[in-house]
Amino acid sequence: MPTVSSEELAAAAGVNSAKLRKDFSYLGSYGTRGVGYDVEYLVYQISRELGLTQDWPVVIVGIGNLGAALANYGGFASRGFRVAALIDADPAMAGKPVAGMPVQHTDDLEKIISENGVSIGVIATPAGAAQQVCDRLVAAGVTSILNFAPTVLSVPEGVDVRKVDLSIELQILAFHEQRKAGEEAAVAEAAAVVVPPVRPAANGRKGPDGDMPAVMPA
Amino acid sequence: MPTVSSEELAAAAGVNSAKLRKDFSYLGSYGTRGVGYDVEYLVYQISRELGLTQDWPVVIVGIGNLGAALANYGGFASRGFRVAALIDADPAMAGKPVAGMPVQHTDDLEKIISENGVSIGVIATPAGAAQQVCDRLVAAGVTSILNFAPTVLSVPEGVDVRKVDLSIELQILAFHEQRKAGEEAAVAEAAAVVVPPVRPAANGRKGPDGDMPAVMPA
DNA sequence: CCATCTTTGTGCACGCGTTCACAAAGACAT
DNA sequence: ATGTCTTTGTGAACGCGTGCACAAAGATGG
Repeated sequence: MPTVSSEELAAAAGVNSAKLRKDFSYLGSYGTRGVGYDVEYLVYQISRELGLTQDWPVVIVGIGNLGAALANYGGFASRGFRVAALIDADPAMAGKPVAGMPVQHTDDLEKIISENGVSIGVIATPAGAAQQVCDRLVAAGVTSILNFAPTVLSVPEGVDVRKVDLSIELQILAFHEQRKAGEEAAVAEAAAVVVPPVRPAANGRKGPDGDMPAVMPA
Repeated sequence: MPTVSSEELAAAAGVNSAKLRKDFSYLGSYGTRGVGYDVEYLVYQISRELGLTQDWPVVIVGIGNLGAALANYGGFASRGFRVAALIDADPAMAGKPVAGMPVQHTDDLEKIISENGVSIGVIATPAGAAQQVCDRLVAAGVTSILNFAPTVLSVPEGVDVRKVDLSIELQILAFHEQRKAGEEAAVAEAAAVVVPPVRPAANGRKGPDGDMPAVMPA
């Protein structure tokens, strides 16, 4: 029986082995002392806990460049997601195949949702249409929404929304890029600009966005 | 002079006002007691600290659906980013306009980077090409990379990489979706499956991914 | 069957971020 | 000027996650 110890896994993942064991303990206790974890069973347990063993039908609304990119994205199928339908408001798009699947018109949104038992919707429309699409998805029974449109969606209680802002990641990179340049320049320029002293920075977070400010202007 | 108090901002952002003041204090101290913060100056200070006042030329490599979507994305310009060039390995793409800008061939990658002083690169290629593109970007002087390809890139010390996995957000939604369904079903099914008891969950994090496990299978 | 060795599961302590609470500071009215 | 009122800036306490360290558990060999 192939097994792994928490020590091996921790080393591979770059985390503390005690934390890893503690996390696993939340899933129940099924490691064997003196041996480790049964790999196959472990994978199954985690997969089940994460919902990877289920089939999640999703709809993608707004088949522009981004919507098409998402439809073609291979990573979904391997994680238990199935693109049930592609929906767009443009009548010219209707019937046109994208990622081997015909685009359907927004008029049929409610029907598509209910017939496929869809509970997760992806919004890749322009900002202006997002809230309206969101409202219709929710009304039709969708309870989780992944929003790529640059708008904050308002939804009723019980509906989860996650917003993906493609520029935020760039923002974070630029922030660090600036600091790289800043440290060299600070000496050379003899502090031409009044820069606040280096922050405490002795926080515990190890991630690359360790000390990004939490608030930024619109 | 238009001003805002930390209390107003905190309420609007949904955070604690003391934390907000403490964060601002790291940028230096420029609020006025009894009045609040000068809005215009505050915006400028934060913008400068985040690098929004600078112009960041970026290149996008891999002009498929996703690359095109990024090139057309409006949010970049308003955050100080300027798409300096679109690069693709397909000779058939060369010269073809995307987002009002001609696609250039990978052969000229190094020249484009150096001539435009690019320090941030976006990789939107298939997984197979990502590492190779990454190596060339780094060799040409890029020190920050935003990776949309489903691969872990290895880079030398001093280069920042951020990976965006479009399916991870879906994963998180599905995880919560499962728990929603689980809580109803748990009663009905009389615990047909051995499910661990509800976690402590009394952690400080308020975000929707409050208690996602940190480790997941490939 | 006992001794030893490995690895899990977890109580406990440490450290860091968050929040509270208040003194200091400035505005504004009298 | 002086007092009052508002809001900042920050020291101190709290709470939570993380990591240490070890007892318990099971495997393995003699």
